[in-house]
Amino acid sequence: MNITLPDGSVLAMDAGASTYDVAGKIGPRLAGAAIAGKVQADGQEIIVDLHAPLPGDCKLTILTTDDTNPDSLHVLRHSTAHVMAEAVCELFPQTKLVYGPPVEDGFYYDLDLDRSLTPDDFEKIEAVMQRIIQEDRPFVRYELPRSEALPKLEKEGNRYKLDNAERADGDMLSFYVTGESRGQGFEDLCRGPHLPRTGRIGAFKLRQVSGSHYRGDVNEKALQRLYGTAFFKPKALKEHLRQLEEARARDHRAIGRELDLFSIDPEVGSGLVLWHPKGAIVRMLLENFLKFEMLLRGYRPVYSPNIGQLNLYRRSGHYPYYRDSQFPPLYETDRGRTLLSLLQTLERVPAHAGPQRDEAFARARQLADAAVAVWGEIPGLADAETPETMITVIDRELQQEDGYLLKPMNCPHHVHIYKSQPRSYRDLPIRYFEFGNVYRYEQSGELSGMVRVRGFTQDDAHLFCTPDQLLDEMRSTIQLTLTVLDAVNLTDYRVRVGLRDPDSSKYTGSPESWDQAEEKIRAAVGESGLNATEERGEAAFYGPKIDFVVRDCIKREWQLGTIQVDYNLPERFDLTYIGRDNRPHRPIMIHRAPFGSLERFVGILIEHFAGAFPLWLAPIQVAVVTISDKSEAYAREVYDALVRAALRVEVDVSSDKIGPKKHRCRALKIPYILVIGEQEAAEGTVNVNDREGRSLGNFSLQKFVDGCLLEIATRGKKLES
RNA sequence: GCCACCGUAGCUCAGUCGGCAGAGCAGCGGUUUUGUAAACCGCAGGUCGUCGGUUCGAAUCCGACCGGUGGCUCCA
Repeated sequence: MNITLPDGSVLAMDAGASTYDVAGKIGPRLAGAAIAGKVQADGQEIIVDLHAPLPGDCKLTILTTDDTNPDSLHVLRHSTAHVMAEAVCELFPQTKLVYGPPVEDGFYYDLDLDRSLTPDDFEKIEAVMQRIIQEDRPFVRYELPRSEALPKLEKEGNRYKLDNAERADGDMLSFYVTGESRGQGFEDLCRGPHLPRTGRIGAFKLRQVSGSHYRGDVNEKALQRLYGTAFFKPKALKEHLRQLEEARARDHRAIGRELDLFSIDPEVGSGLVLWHPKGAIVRMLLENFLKFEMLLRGYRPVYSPNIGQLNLYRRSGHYPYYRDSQFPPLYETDRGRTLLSLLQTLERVPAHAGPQRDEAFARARQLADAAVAVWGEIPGLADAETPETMITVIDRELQQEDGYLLKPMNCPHHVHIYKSQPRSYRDLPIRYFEFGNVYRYEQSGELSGMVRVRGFTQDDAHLFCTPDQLLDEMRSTIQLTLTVLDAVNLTDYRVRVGLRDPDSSKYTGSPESWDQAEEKIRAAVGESGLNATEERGEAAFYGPKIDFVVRDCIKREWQLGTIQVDYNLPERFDLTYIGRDNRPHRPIMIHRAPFGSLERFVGILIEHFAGAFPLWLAPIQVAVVTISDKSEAYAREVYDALVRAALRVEVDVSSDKIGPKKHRCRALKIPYILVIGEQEAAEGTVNVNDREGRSLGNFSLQKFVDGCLLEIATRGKKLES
């Protein structure tokens, strides 16, 4: 058979030769470093065990102990997961293994184990893992036909593995033994591939344990998910741990406190951000920047209230669709409020049968009886025998009640501004923008600093246009988003096109309008030359979207801006414009938010810059610090001059030495620190230092100010000496 | 919402077996008048998240709740 290597050369091998054989033919060093093969044949790409016979003519990439190759790491980590599983089973024999895949930067294994693992157990597990690695046991694959494998698993009494096996493809199921042969050592149902031997695991570390559920189903048994990571070379592991440390040091929650940017106070409410002056100025500057860019592009500002009629959101679909993740409605009547309490009481009734469920349901019934006694019969309530059917009844009843909802989205309000008068095709496109505050009741476990909150401000806008204008509007929206990302130096991004999942019923609107919208999105993305991937099932419920996923300077991904095409809300709200033909037509809406949310965006920027904002965004741009109070008068002169130049300045004339003063300024990430002593006063200069600790020398005051103004105006051009 | 872990001064953290609540930084008052990564002395700062229980005695043990962190699920 002919094996084509990545450089295009072709090796003739005997049938049945393995990746190892190919590597050996190329050179002994390669054979020594090889761990698996990546095979391309018949248009498919699979990774195979090092010693597995190759399928015939194919393209082969030999995977080696290369810490920069994701495929190599994938195999390594998968195997390390097996070693960890074996160690856990050895220490805790009652463990049932569930599922242990490699993930982005490590691996995990889901375990069904009654005793909860703690970080104290990690050392013990790691010690056993280390021993298994030192034993340098082979990973040996064997296969059984389903008819043999299933009874074998059944006998082992592990329902998860049995379930995995039943759902696996193919007639043959594979197992891996960590040992010489079947029956001699730990084994696990596994698709593979694996390292040739445990000794190839160079460095690993258990990182954390957390909860999970079998197949992500919260009704399934709670499992423990034990996370770890592995590398071929200890140095790579060390580097990885250093990066995690770096990420921790950049945590916006810590920096936000240190730099006094924002706080989140439980007395105010979980997930509700208090912007302190220094955080607020960053946000304001970003808002002003975007406002300017939008006004230039024909957007018009609008403002709308923070709440709206429940019926508005019933009509838009937001309320029924996202009811669970909204703050409860403010019903206007006592009846509505009581029924809401009843509904919430019912929702807290445990799903599993038992005395707790019975008791909770009995309490709910009492409340229901009281409601009926006061407000009269509720159709269907008397027949409802389970909490679930009662919820349906009350839910239906509540749909008749009027009330208000904290707005979860701005679009319905903007839609009504559009509807406030008849529109002509000549008016279009209409572009409304608003930094709108929206509220969503995120699950408590989801809240995280500024990046996942319950109240936030969207840099929202809605564009209403004709079908002819759609593509142009999308193009310019994409350009605006790129302008925004460029301005804050988030230039490493990918674009995700979220399409509907045709098998799901969660979407609103006709398949035809979806097809149209998806086609337009594809066209706009295609034209703009963006490097985009399409993902099924990632659309919003009313339309497909383009998401900008940025990578920050330590390679973490964040979803920021979004652009959504919407044929559905115009339909639901019966939006029209009068066309050239003097007949009504349906406009198309674009929802877009380049920042996404100001909270999240600023949170991410804090981490991206590690608190060291570029000059144009820095809460304090310049610090003036004196050597001694002999120079205080000149320092104040300098301060006044900088303030007159509209720079954000602080002055420190305290009696500390210059060392600690500078230290404090640097801790606050102030871009420029001006040291003022008798020499500077005599010369009329300032001694410029940056927050990295570099001294940039002495500048005339005017030259320094000009430099700053230029750097601000260009959003980043550095001061030249 | 679920699972695990955590909650001591404004911040970072110590507090052994259940036996008087601790340090550094920040703050305040003084001394020092200083030339580039933390001068010196002093003072003040606490219902140990909250509530309940066990105990002669609880920061410490137990329970509930609140909050946080990590993950699961979710993310218009």
